[in-house]
Amino acid sequence: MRSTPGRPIGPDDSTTRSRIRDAAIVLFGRGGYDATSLRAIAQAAGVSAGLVIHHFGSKEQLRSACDEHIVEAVLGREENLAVSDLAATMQRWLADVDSYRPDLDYLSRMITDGSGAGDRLFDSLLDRTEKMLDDSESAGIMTESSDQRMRAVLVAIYGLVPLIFERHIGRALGEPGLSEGAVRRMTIPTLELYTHGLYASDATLEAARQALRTSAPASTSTAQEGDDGPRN
Amino acid sequence: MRSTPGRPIGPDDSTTRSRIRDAAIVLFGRGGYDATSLRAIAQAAGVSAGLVIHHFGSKEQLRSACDEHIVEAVLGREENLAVSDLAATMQRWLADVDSYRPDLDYLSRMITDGSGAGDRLFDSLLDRTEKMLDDSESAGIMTESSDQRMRAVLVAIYGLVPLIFERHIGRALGEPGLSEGAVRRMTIPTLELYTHGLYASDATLEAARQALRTSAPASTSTAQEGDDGPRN
DNA sequence: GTCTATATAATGATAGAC
DNA sequence: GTCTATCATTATATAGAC
Repeated sequence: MRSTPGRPIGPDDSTTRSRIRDAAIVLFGRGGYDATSLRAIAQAAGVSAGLVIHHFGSKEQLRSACDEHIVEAVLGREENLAVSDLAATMQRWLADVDSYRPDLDYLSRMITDGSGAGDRLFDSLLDRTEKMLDDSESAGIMTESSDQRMRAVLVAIYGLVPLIFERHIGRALGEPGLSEGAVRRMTIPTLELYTHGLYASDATLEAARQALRTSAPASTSTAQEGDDGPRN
Repeated sequence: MRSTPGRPIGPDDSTTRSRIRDAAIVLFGRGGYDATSLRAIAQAAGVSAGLVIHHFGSKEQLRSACDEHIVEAVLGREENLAVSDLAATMQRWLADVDSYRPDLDYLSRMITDGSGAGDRLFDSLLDRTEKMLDDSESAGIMTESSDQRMRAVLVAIYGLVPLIFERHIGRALGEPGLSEGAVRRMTIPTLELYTHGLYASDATLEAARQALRTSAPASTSTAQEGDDGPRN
């Protein structure tokens, strides 16, 4: 399956170029960008270091190609935007951690790493989360929040927790990394929290509301006395 | 304030050694371990590159010293273990993001970066979270969960969210990084979620329970059909 | 397209003067 | 304790043969 000259290399893979890129995704995902050398990538792809540069121009451009490829895999291409479902893709990946490990690892790094590609991805996730919450509220499935935007941010992030904290979740459950069983085991406790919360009464919430009202009377931006959040 | 020879260098700082270590914490926190050179650290500390090695032996040992120092700052030393409060420390740091930025950045990387020090820290946080939840349940302040361990894992992680997702939270609120105001703004929505949850009824939770019961009848570890978690 | 050989720069670490 | 000078290694990237 050779690529025709002039025709842009598409998602029909198994070209040498895509083999290099896939090897890079594996190694970048495992060790991070800085800790991974071009030579290691070349070796993993079964080619010379020079060829990597020949195909991508530089290590940084290779990274961009990896970013793009992963973003495309998660968000889908522009054409099928309506069909694609970010959250569904991530659930599918998490449901089969073993086969998608390279993508999950790379994705995890992309989100935490401060790159533009990670930002785009998070913004897209947040956008969809916000819409989903709006719809659910309109339909009466979910309650309203005093700060819908902030709630959307929290829910979007909580959805990323299995991805970002894979290591610690697995460790806490006595497994290496995150297994399918561990992902499943998260379902009920997460839904319990989303359904009944944690607190038996409104006391804590009301106390916090009171504290914030008195410490920051009018303005919403500035503040001084900090008694934040629930004690974990 | 010179250090007496033979006496181990304690928390009484401003020695050259501690100046180097603090510079390393700033730079490692900003750019990560791999992307930060010994020379850059030396320059930031106002010393030569050779002196850094003279004091710490190697870059990796310098990192260990930074890890230890941060762990001590967050957990406290062994002696005052009873007094220290991890969560309280983090709240204090987050309440004054600007002055604690280096520590917060370093801490954030430590948690996500798979190091042993990060593991120790997370385990300690999880341990305290679990105890706190137990106490709260006993006192009737919090409800019980069907999986107390998993719930502790979730609550511990959710408490780390402001730290790890600082960048995205700030961006979502239209600020660069995380401001004091943003941290405060998270309080009420978080408590709302912890008090009333998200869902207006038990329908979603019950449906998930049903689905899990039928797909994995007896065993709790193995499973095949994956319909995980709430759609985000 | 793919390789080998090489240029060039930067890194972590050492040696020894002061 | 602190510096300068230097080594050995590795990195990315280039050049040119096939």
